[in-house]
Amino acid sequence: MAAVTKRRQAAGAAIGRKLAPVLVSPTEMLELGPLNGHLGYFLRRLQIAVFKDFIRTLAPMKLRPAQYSVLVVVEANPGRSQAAIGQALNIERARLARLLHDLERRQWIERRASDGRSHSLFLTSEGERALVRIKGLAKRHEAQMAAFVEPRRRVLLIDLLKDFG
Amino acid sequence: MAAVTKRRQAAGAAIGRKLAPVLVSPTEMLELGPLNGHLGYFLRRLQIAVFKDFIRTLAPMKLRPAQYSVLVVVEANPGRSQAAIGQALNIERARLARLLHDLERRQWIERRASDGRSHSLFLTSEGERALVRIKGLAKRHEAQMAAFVEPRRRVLLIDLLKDFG
DNA sequence: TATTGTTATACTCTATAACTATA
DNA sequence: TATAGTTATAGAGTATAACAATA
Repeated sequence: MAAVTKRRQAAGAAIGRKLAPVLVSPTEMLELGPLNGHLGYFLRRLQIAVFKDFIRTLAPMKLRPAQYSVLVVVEANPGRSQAAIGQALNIERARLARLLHDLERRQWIERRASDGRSHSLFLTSEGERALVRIKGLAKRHEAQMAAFVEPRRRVLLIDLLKDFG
Repeated sequence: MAAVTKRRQAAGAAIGRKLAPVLVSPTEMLELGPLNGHLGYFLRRLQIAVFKDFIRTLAPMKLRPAQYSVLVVVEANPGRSQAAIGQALNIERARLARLLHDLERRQWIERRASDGRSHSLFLTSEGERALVRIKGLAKRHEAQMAAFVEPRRRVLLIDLLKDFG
């Protein structure tokens, strides 16, 4: 991403200052047309880039964003049901069931019968240990993102995004 | 989404002003823990909400965001190759091939052999006609998003997002 | 040899429906 | 009847690899 930004700045500068074309992208930039007015287009591109960095940084623990979100929300809300976790994270119960199966297989999460039909979710002690390392990597990822956006802008951006729900 | 925002504001107001709990969500809000510090988490939620609105609004034309982006970029850059379009939109050539197959089947896009190995892409006249209606719907979608975010904030947001590349 | 487009495979995520067992 | 969890299926999107035709 940084490379792209640099390239654009270089290309922009080249127009005014007649820099050598070395810094300009070799493949001509296409017109995006109406896409330039679409919030969703830029949102999507940035989201993909941020998730890619997350996945790359968390690769040592082989953890995807959705799995990470479930782990930290279970830690912050021990004993809640799958339905509650799913609702908080907008994860379909069908998908959450499979996702939890995987986390249970890795012995990071424990399901205790609470209701006969509902399960209470807890981290195992092994899960707690893993999560320490996981949160360290996640923090590194977030630092990479912060270094990338200017800090104040990042806070502003998170603030704007939170408003949407 | 609007409902969520309202609920939050109501919940926030209730703390200070002791409003009736009627406006507070019936299901207790879970802690998000470290998720609150993650740009990617909020980006993802907003992106999903925006795409959902896009898909719903464009449903009369049965057009997904990726298909829309290809149509408008082909219109803005007639005669370019699949490789060029794919690169501009970050769409894998394998995926773009299937996506174009579908648009060709609907007679909206035409591939003319240019090089022997590469194709030049153009809208058909039927594609042009369809795109008029499609852009109308897309504009409606964008207006819905704009009504939803406060206009200045939306411009600021798009501006921030563009910086990422 | 490298590039363009194509087909095929696998995995993630989303969206349903159908099913069980409980409340 | 409604809810909680499960399984299965289908589609979009992403990531590869392998391949043919061409430069």
